Amino acid sequence: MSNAPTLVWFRTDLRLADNPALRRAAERGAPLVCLYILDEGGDRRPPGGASRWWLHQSLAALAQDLARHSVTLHLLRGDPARIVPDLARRCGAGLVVWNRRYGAAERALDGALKNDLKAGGVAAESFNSHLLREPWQVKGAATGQPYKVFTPYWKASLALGAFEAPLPAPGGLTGWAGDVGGLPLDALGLLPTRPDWAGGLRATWTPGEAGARARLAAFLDRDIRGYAERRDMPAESVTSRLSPHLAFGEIGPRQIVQALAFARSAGDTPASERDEAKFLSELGWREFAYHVLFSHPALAREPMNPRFAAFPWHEDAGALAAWQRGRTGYPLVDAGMRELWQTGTMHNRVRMVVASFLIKHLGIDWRAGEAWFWDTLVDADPASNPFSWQWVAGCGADAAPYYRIFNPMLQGLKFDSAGAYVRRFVPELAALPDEHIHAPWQAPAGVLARAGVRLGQTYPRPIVEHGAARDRAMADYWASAEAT
DNA sequence: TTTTGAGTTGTTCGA
DNA sequence: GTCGAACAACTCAAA
Repeated sequence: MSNAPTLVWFRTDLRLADNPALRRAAERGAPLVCLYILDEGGDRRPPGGASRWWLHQSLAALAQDLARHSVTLHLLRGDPARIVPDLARRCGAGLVVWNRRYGAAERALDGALKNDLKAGGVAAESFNSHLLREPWQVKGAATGQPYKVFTPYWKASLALGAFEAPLPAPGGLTGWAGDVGGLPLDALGLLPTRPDWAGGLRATWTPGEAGARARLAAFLDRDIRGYAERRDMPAESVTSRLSPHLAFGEIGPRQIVQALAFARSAGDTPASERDEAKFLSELGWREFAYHVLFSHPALAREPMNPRFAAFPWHEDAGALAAWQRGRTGYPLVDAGMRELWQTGTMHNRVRMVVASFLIKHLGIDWRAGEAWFWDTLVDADPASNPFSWQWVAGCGADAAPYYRIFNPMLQGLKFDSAGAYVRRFVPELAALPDEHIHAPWQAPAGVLARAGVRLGQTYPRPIVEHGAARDRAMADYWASAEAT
């Protein structure tokens, strides 16, 4: 067997366990050249600010984990289409391995690269680390076409049988001794400097494979209790908070499914069967987003429904800025946007509310919101993010037959009835009584005064009136229908 | 091809 | 205040 080194190219799979590419490299036996490339070339979407912060931490963790095996993680920056073949040649690689990505530009690059390498006499192999099923594995029984509705998709995926078991972390790794000319982590410039806005992120998250494992354990041991009932309540901490770990591949969905099954068979999880099925179906939504991305490569740019191609969006920089900063005057919306800014995440229910507000109440193009989330979310995901924005906008894979407009006050009443979430992130309203916490402009003057709230000064008045905004959204919707 | 049943997440109105 | 039906009523997937 050849002792020519194996080049392991890490991308969104920053872990040792359940990593098929790394496993393949380990089994081959030759020394490893492990690398990560900060891709700043071509038409691939660069990571947003919050993702860059996370990436820095995650690379540091991966480098440390590899170092325990005496393997170096080499860091490079530039265009992988040039760097990978170049490096393969310089170190005389006998094999290049990676785990698949599913965005159009990434697929194009990986495909071209594979051809390049093979043309140069270097074998290249790719694997699935990221998904329970490859996007093309699930097809309509009658049509053979990709699905556009979640429920039949998920039923079909489950009907294909048990998901594959995760792979254990490989042992017996050896690093290649030659010089690659990598950069120190700090040289990638991933951390914010002036100002350092990452304090809230540091306080909220533990990036890295070990952090992901700990989060999963805490979720299954404790937080998952009552998941089916309480996952919609933003003040509760029942959600898994695994999404950034999944986005960077610090943990894989197969590991999560297996851990869930183990916890069930050992009887040491507080989850009911309903809780488990509900959580599993959330993983299913992630899968579905990738399934849809694969069949709609322009998901982040073009509405799936052509009816929306010429939608009369409103340009309103002031309203967009108010939304981004959490200054719309609608407490639940503002709480969500501030949670996002402070912590790099936002509760799922609130994501729907703030997205609906931007699109429907302010009439602003969903792509502006998608871009803001891409920049500020630590779990910004090339499939889930555009998929979900299209879902809320009504131009994506949603089976609802009507144009859905969330009422931010009603959503607050239903899912944050005691106002605990609003009070946490909009402290200037904290002293308001529950019955006014979601609509301070409707509170009597005396109540506002006693709570120390001066509308227009300590907290904004609503930037749009709900009823009028709703009417305008409906009018725009019907106008777009006539235009097509 | 045509038909039929069904679809994560809502809101509003009127009894 | 609560409940059920109507609402801007469509599109997908399977038979």
